[in-house]
Amino acid sequence: MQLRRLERQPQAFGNAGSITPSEIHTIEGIGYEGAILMNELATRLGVTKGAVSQLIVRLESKHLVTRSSYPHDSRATLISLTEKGKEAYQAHEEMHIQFYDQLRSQLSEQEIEIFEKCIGKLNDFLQK
Amino acid sequence: MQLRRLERQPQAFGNAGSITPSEIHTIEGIGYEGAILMNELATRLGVTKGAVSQLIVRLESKHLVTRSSYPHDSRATLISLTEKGKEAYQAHEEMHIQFYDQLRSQLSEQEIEIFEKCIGKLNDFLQK
DNA sequence: TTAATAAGTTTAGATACTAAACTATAGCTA
DNA sequence: TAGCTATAGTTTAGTATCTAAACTTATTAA
Repeated sequence: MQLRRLERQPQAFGNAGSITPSEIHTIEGIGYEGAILMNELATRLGVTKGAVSQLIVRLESKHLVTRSSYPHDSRATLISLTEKGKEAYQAHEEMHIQFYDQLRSQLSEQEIEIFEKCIGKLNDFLQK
Repeated sequence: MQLRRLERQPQAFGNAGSITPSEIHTIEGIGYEGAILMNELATRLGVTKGAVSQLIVRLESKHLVTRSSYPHDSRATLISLTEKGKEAYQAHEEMHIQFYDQLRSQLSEQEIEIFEKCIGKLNDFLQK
């Protein structure tokens, strides 16, 4: 329920203005350095290529990502982060790290280890 | 990500036909026995009263809940589950129990205990 | 008896998807 | 090499889930 709630609120990441949860997930999926094909990105995010296409249009209009052509196949499109996109990426990463640090300050090494194992099991179930 | 995906797919619960995630959450929020005011339900689900109002319209049209008047205040409406709604509730509970059993079969008592503690901490953070 | 408040409903708009039709390129095959 | 099929990505129409704000009706308090 808490996650559900969290996953709805737009947030500001860095200088990039208000970014929706799906937008930041997409930025996270593209990755800091690399360029990625639409297709791969869709697979990585677990959504259809149509969904990704729409997101990219929006992120492009916000100047967070750019498209470039893929040398070996002129049908394909490579997506990569702009400087502004990278800022958002890093601000988001920073948030993750802080979050993790906070959690770690309240739990022992061993507890974290078990927690991660349990999350892994949970994930296996959810995949089915 | 897995939760995100799971939280989108409609499912069948009992004889109640296809029920969306939000619908089953609402049913869960109403509770098996009691009757609840719109307002309380909205608070319990962590959404606006407008959202609940819309959900209740849909659930009523599917014959899963009924409205009745609140004796002490004629502005207020009590919501409760119909027989069909209760079936869906129980089928969903059953699913939770099975899920929990499966998880328990793969983890020790102690691991579960720590896991629950960590989830609690996580929840505290998310609330902020 | 107004005036302000509270319970629900309605409406318009945003977000986040999917499925399916579509465009354009690639690559095989006869 | 002409033609068929497969693939990459885009577009469109539709659905689900929500919010904010305007609204209706009933309550309460001055």
